[in-house]
Amino acid sequence: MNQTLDEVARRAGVSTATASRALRDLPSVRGETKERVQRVARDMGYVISPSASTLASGRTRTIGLLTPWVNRWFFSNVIEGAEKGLRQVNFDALLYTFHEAPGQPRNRVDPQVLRKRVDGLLILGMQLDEDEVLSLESLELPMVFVGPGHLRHPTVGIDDFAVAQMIMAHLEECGHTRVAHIAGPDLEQFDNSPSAGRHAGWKAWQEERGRPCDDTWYHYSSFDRTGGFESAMLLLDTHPDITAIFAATDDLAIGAIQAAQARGLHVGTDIVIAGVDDEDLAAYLGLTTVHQNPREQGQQAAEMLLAAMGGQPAPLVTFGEISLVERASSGRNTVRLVN
Amino acid sequence: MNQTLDEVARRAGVSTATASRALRDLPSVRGETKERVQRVARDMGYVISPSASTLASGRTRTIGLLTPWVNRWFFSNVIEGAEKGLRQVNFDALLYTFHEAPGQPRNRVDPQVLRKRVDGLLILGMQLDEDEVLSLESLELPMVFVGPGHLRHPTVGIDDFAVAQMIMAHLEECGHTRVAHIAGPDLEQFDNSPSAGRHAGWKAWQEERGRPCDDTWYHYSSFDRTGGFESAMLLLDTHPDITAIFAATDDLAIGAIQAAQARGLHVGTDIVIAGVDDEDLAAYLGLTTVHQNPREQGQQAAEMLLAAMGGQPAPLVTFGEISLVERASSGRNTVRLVN
DNA sequence: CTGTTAGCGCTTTCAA
DNA sequence: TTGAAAGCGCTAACAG
Repeated sequence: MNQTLDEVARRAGVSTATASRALRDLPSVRGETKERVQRVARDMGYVISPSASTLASGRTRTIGLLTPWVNRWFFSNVIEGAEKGLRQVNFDALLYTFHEAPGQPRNRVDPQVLRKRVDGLLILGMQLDEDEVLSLESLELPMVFVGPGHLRHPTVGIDDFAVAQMIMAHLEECGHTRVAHIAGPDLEQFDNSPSAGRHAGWKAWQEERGRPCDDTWYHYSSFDRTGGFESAMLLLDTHPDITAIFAATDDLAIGAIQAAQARGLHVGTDIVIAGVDDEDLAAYLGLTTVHQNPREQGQQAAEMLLAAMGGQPAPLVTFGEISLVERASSGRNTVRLVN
Repeated sequence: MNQTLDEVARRAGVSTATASRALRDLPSVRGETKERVQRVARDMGYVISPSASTLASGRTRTIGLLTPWVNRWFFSNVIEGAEKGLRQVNFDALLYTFHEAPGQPRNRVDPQVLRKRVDGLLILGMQLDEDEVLSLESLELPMVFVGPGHLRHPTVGIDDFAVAQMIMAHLEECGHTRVAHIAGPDLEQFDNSPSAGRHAGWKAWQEERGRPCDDTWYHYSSFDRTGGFESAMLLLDTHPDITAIFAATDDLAIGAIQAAQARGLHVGTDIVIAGVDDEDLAAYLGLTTVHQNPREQGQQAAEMLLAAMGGQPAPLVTFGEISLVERASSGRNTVRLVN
């Protein structure tokens, strides 16, 4: 009933060291011995003590998952993907959230609580300031970013400029030239943010064609439906001749749809609206959008982090796949529920 | 630069044992000594080694968070609440997910991977069979359930029978007697499921008043919008004289709304639909529902688990608050977006 | 390929 | 109220 390595070793008739090696499947153990030890351990129902192993080896087989929220489509899916990727190789994920309420500033990231606890960091969708990044770097742990990235560290995300251009090309095809943009509020704070990339894609498209894209043609307030609503209202006030709106996310687009409806505009005919994400709601509402797969991005990020912890270099930037989904909000598919 | 307790002790001029006691704020240390040690530790930026502490004490200060999904409204909010409650007392949450895709059977819960890793278990929304519960109990760890509970263990949830009665009373008030029900697919597998409680509440209400509630008056397939859509279609086929539908969750209700619209029925006038949850979407779609707060339930459950790990007895059943939210789908509020 | 041995950094008796 | 010392269960040289 003494579930220790020593006991496994004793029963298998080997030393503790050999038992340890056998269970870790090190190549330096004779096949037969290895199997015997593993069988004995299995029969005993032996499980390793992670704390003892960590203490002796210095490796925790645990990563820290830093995220602003878990209750949002993008993040919860990234988390699921990452957890799956880690679990496959028996790594644990320690969850650290940094936001309590939308609209509130988040807690600062404190590297101390991470110290001696994890072998690596997966940082989701957080706009860290330079001090925070430096403090995290002081931990000397591999880290991988998802979403807003960092120049010095591997980042998984999507090509936000391409996303914007994909949407704009679609709108062009639909005959729209007076296209306003709703951005995320982090647009001007961080130039590595998705908001910045999407705004840049929109602006470049319009500029190259001599179309309206001055500062009155885009707007942002908060990063949710309310923000989308407000921005759309304002843009429609300023430019009643807008024929299309490209919103940086589906949530913002949904707010914009509400605004259009409040104005008595029929979405898909009177005005065209497109978002980015293809979250569950998008199909339901008939929202034209750019599809991305945060679950895969999470798994990908986990694999990159695993590789980095294994000493292998990871590419600095990895793009997830994106694809255009044409729906009723751009007038393309009449099977829809948008009013 | 040697960030150990020994070093703290040396600098504070005390023994390792005293330093350990001081940092854990044990009462057996003289106030002055305690402060000195704590100050030294702070100045050094000392952080304890969790693995060493765990190895020596047998306590991990970590709990296992078992959940089918993280990407669903209810679960992600429970997780956020729980994580917050745990973080406040410096406990870590280890995430274990058990579903990859909706509709697929989940992985079985394996107690071995939890062994020696956690001090307690928070089990979210999982329908465990008796074997699984027994195997978890073999870990001899306190556990708290959220959602579908267990007779032998503390459970946080809502009073599902009351939820149903609350909705039914509202529908009654609106003049509905021919009320069909859409249940969750776990209705008949487990009698402790929310689906079972809500179904029972519906059935009791109808039965007591001599109203239709035989087996053709409720239906279920899958636990998502598609399931709600299918069930509603079927119910409307069987009983074209239905005037209201009570769906066990908002997601099911949303599917039912689609079905009604597909039939050319105007929701709120031709037919009334109500759900349960009050997830984000409900307000957006104007869905009448029963509000619950999974975030608070998660935090509550974390506190109960903490108490249980501290040896304090926890109540076997704790109900979260619920309240009726009347919206357009039951004809009560014309500010709405439902078609 | 295998065994011996010395820790990893704490907590916890036990004694003072 | 404090200290000395014995582990907790494993890994990692090092030796053989």
